[in-house]
Amino acid sequence: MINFKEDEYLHNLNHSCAHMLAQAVKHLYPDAKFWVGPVIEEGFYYDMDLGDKVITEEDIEAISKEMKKLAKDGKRIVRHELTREEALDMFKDDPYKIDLINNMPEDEVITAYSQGDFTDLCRGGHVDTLKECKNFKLIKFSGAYYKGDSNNKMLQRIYGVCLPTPEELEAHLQELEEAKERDHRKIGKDQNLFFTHKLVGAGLPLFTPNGATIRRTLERYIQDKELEQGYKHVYSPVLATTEMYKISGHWDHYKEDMFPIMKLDNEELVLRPMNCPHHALIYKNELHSYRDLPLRIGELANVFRYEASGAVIGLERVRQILQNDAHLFVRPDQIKDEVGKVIKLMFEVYIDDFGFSRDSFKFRLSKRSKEKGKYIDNDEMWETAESQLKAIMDELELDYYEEEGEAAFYGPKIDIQIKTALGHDITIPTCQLDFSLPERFDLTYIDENGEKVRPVVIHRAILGSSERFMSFLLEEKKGILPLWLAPVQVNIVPVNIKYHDEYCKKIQNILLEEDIRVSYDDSKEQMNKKIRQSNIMKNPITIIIGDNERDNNLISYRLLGNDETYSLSIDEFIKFIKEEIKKR
RNA sequence: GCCGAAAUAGCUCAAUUGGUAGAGCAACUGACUUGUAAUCAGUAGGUUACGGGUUCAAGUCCUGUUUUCGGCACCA
Repeated sequence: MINFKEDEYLHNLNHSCAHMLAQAVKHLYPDAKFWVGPVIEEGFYYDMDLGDKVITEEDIEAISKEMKKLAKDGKRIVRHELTREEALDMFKDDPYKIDLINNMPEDEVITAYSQGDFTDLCRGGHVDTLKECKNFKLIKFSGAYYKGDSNNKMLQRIYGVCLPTPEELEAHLQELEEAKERDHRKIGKDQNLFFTHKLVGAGLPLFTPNGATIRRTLERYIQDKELEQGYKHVYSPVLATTEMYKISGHWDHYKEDMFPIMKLDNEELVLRPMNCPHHALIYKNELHSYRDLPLRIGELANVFRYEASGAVIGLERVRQILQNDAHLFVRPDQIKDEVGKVIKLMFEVYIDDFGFSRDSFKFRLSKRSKEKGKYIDNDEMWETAESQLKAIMDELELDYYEEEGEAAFYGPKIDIQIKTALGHDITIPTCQLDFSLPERFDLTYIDENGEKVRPVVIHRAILGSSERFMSFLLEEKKGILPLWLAPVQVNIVPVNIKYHDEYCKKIQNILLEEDIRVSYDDSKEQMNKKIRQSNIMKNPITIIIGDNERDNNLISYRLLGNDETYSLSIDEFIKFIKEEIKKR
């Protein structure tokens, strides 16, 4: 997928196209006021205030038409340098631009760009004439809060893309269409993996046997992986008292996003939104020596978050989440080593075992912002923690970017960001440093000198959550799962059910006994149709059984996406498939 | 939560300006028995998301709710 921000020409082209959009809007709605129109990875957008007017599909067509006219006319784009006074005067009717100007640093050279009858305050980066902007498409439109703050007025936002040639535009739009084909919600429906039901509620997907098989395989896999790494798994309740979350600090920060309180006789319970306090109490249940650490407490744990109705989407954002969670209780001198191990495990899982490409995800150092009250107030802690994570990532030579305002309230994080089919940037694995939880729950261990000392907690998730990981997996694999994850690994198709039914059943039973996930298509359809169906359902292996196989005790099979047919004895086939499953 | 859009058979979609809800696939029944991506015929399937209203008449217009979709905001 093209990143419009990375290429200088594409950037300028899209930026100019954004101006052209604003110009067209100004022609059609003379009272329009403009906020900003930046280039983004997906193209460009422009935020504007049209008073009470709300953009419709028809408006988009009209604006598009006007833009075509402007592009055909092809005015030159001219740069002007302005003094602050000139700028304030030029945009005196546009409060949003005045706001921008007033917020510019004293020494900034203020510039504006004109094309025909339209001038926009702008830092620059443009093509020469509007003629170059003719291959554009307005993609979507919606409301967007002024300055990204939900307390502010909602402006109208229009998104678009612009490419140098009609062919490139066509190809890009085609690519966007294809992305919809690998949307995990579509794959989930096509392959019957999960669904939601109104009677259950929003954000609460149900997993059908096929989807559940994938999920179970993932969950077993990650637990086994963690056991190899010395994790200890626990079970803890999905309920806890509000008291516990008041102690942990989550109550202050997140009570609005928790399901409401259940009042009992003398307790107030809530569904847990995270597992940290439960695990802290498990740690606290016994005394620890410095020799016991690190202690890695893991759990496949359901947590419940009252996600905003507009945020809920497929398996990507749900209200009951099965986290692949663990809390590592470590000595301060073990932080580096343990975080390193988490990163290593993450690579092992994502690259080696799942075969995702290295550029399907990005490392992000998530730091706090200056926003007051959002983060625990302890500058020294933050500085130590952020610099430690940074040092670790540098030492591991990870390619990462830093972002303010993405930390947890209790500490900074290393987040692994992926892009969904629809272009959402979401976190899957995460590794977080926490000096606060041990403090709040008064966690200690006994050091070499017999003194009580505070451990540090590392929160980490490798798969993130089963739901979100599955959405990533399905999209990244385009619905074609590797053998070890496929819900049906082998599907048996008889040439003629009348003559081959018995042998097919025999094969089915043999494979079942070998713990291979096998299905047998004994419907009354024709062979060709069954093969087609098997391919549509993305079964990795389709076995075809006819006279030849039955009479010679053979298995003939086809691999998904490959027309060739191979024949093996039953034993050879079992050996082959078991090896393939083991390979991951 | 906010701005917008949508909801018709299990799935994908039709249904002129308001005038008897249809098709393909899937399901079921029967026939056919085929060697590598859709055999033929038939049957059944709907309180048009749910509630209220306008109208002689509502899938279609108005309204409330729910869910879904596209963004925004949020994301421990």
